[in-house]
Amino acid sequence: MLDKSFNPAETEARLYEGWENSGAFACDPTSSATPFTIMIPPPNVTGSLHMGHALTFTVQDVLIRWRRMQGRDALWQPGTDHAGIATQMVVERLLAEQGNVDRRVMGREAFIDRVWQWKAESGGTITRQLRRLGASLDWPRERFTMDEGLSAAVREVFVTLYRQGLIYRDRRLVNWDPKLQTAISDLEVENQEIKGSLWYIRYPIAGARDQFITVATTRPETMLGDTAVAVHPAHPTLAGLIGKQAVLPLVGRRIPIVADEYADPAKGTGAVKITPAHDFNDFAVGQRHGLPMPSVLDRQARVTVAEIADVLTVVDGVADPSFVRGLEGQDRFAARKAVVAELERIGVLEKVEPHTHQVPHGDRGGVPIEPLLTTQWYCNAEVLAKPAIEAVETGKIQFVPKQWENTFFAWMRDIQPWCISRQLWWGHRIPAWYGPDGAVFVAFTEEEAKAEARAKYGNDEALAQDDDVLDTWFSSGLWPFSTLGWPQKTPELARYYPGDVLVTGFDIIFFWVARMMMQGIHFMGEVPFHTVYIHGLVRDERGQKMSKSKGNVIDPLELIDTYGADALRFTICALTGPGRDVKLGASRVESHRSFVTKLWNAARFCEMNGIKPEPGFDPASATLPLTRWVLDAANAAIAEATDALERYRIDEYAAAGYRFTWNTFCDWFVEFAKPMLTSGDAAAAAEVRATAAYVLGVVLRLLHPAMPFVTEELWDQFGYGAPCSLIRAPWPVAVLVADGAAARTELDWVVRLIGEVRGVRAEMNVPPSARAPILLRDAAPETLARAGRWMEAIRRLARASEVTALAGEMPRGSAQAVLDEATVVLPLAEVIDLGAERARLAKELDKAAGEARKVAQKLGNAEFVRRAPEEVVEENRERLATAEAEVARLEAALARIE
RNA sequence: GGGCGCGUAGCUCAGCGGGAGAGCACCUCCCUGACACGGAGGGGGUCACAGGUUCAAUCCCUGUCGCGCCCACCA
Repeated sequence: MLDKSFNPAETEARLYEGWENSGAFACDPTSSATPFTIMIPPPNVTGSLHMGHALTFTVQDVLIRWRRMQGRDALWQPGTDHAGIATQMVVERLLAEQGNVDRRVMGREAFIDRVWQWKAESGGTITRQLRRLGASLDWPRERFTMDEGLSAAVREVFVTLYRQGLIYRDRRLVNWDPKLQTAISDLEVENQEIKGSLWYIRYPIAGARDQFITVATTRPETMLGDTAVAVHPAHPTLAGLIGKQAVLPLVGRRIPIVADEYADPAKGTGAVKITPAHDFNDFAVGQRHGLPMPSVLDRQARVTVAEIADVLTVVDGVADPSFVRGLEGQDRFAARKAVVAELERIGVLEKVEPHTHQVPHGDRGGVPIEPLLTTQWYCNAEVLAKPAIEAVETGKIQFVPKQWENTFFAWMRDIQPWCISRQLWWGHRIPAWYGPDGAVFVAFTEEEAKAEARAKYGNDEALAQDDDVLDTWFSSGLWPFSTLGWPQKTPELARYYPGDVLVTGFDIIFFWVARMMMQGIHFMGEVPFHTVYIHGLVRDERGQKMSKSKGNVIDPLELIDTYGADALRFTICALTGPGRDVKLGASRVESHRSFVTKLWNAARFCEMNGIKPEPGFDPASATLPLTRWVLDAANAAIAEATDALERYRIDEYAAAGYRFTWNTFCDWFVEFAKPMLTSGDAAAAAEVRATAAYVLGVVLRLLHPAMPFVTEELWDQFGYGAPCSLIRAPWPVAVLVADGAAARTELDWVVRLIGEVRGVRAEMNVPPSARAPILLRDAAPETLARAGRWMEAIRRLARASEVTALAGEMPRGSAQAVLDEATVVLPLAEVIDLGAERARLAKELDKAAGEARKVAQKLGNAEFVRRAPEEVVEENRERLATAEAEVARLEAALARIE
């Protein structure tokens, strides 16, 4: 016996365990079935399930469950990402809270041990939570990006790319995060709009009393490192100064005024100060003009004067070395204040203007980035990007929705060298060793590096391994093949690479998707997946981005606790439109829980009426219009749902399942079935029961990918299969239905008749308790026959006492409605208000006449008839005929009143 | 500055060349033998605005306005 209501909390845990323990999630490398592979975007080990996860993993689980039911050998590869910076920050914060010493005091090895320890204790949170969602991941295959095997893949890739010249060291400006004290890649920089100031500073011209050139800057503190002023060669007033020298205030250095087209005459003052070591553009100018590039900020963005110490000069009223030396060790923002005050004091500050501009910030540390001149490891992304671009151009990889291809192309075609080294401890340590003379030995192991060094030096020299680790995305880019055992040639690698579809949000197209494509193609010779499905972001109900500071974060686990995982999943499915964000709140989940309940209650109805699966039942043997009709409608729903899933329209899939279950199966089929189940016709009742059981089975299978728990529970309790077998039950396919069209016509008529009668009664305020006969005027014999066949159902659903042909004149005080060739007459003399009935009919007539007029006008247009396709013209002729007939019958009905 | 997306019923959205749709909310009626997390009925929209293409435009094109996002050299 089914419980009165569905209990998600109890059911979900039990069923999930049942699936997992029975190996229902496992792929089978020995199977002859076609594989279907989805690689999970590995969540951070530090993570806990948030709404974005709920969205992406629900979509993936729907796809994987659907394909699994279709008989594909489904692999949904689980795992987590070591998430270098994020994890290191979490553990550092934890250590600080526990009163431990700083990691630098603790030492590298001890710190890394602590991170591993932390991972062992807390790293399983996200995978436990994924189980709550119902995600059918192949857990025994779970991988971690710092596993031995995946680390071997990282070394293999690094060494190979190095030997191919695609990884190299370079000294240039990088985005430096002064808070985390590491280099970061361009992608980890986020611009934020900052309300700052623009300071105009006069740089005196050397040897020319009272002459100066004014530069404008948002960062006065970096002027300590200025080594030139640039002016556009064609600048109308300033070009004459080119070739002269300016005296750098405060420092006293003589710096050249150079001609460079980078200086835009329209911006600032037209003259721009050049600080090569602290600005990307200035660096380029510096290179073009062979300028010195002194760094005046250190790795914590504090002033350091070491590199300008020897140029500090006293210039009366303009430069004072002791002031500059006094800045040593000051934070850049404190130094800014001090510099501005000093400039003002010595009288070279021309003016200050408020200035709003975009300032790059580190996405993790949250502080402004400092361009810093350092040596880092780079990957030549340009070379790797070419085949990836080509793969998308030729359609080997397709983005869904397609518009994301533009975004992808725009970035890939202008890709910059990828800085892959990070000054962190948690991550894959770079497999490079340095000899005493600074020579680099890149090798798979230290032993190999030593061997190379021995060959070079002729004796054993002490080697020091590079201190840096690799960008986390370097290893996650290998995910589609490293998780399958590469660089070993495993059967899994041969079978499950390339994957089928990658599901993710647009925010990591560059970070991850593009890198997987580049590295996958380079090392596997084949694209890592054929489809990239990009979904939106989860926002709150009002469309606001969820954030802790706004306090509008919704916890998916709380929603699961309150409404059940199925309700949450179905809500997500229903709301996931292509290229659209998902606006989600508790009320939406609550309203979708009703659907779970509805399904449960429909099943209870079946159970109470002795409906249970009949394995021998052949749908093609159905003889009744009702059973044929519902089987035919199920066919259509299966086709719709399957087609929607093939197009990645999860919302349309959900809607198709919802409509069929609620509006067809519950609203009409069950209602029509009720009288038949208790009528004397045992054969008919048996056929209805068998069909109902069959269709309920279709519904459960159709909805299973979206609502795995409630469907599995019903499947099991009804005995459609062994416990926990729905997950691998075959996806429904259309069955042969004899004369489906005839059944459709018949049921369609009954539904419309009931609808007309209900509508008239409601509008006329006929009390539901009042039962009146339904009289059919001018009805064709076939119509009357139908009415007879469906008498019981019509009586129940339209609250009628009987349905018969109208013999003779219409009873006085009847309400009327037009249905095809017939007029439906409802004799309700006692309750009806004739004035109201007249008004109601007049309104109906107005509508029909309006329609007729509109279509007639269209058909009256000779151009339309001549140029529109024949079938469109024909369709309109039919519409006109129907509308005119309805007008005639409504006019007649109106005339009969009194 | 460049690019992308979106403006359709009170809300969230679907439809994207030939009859304006769904869910929720709202109003009325109903505890009818699965379900009040239910049933029945109903109101509600110059499909942002202005031009253009077409026999026909919510749908295609151009422009305007509004909202959101991404990218870009911090003068």
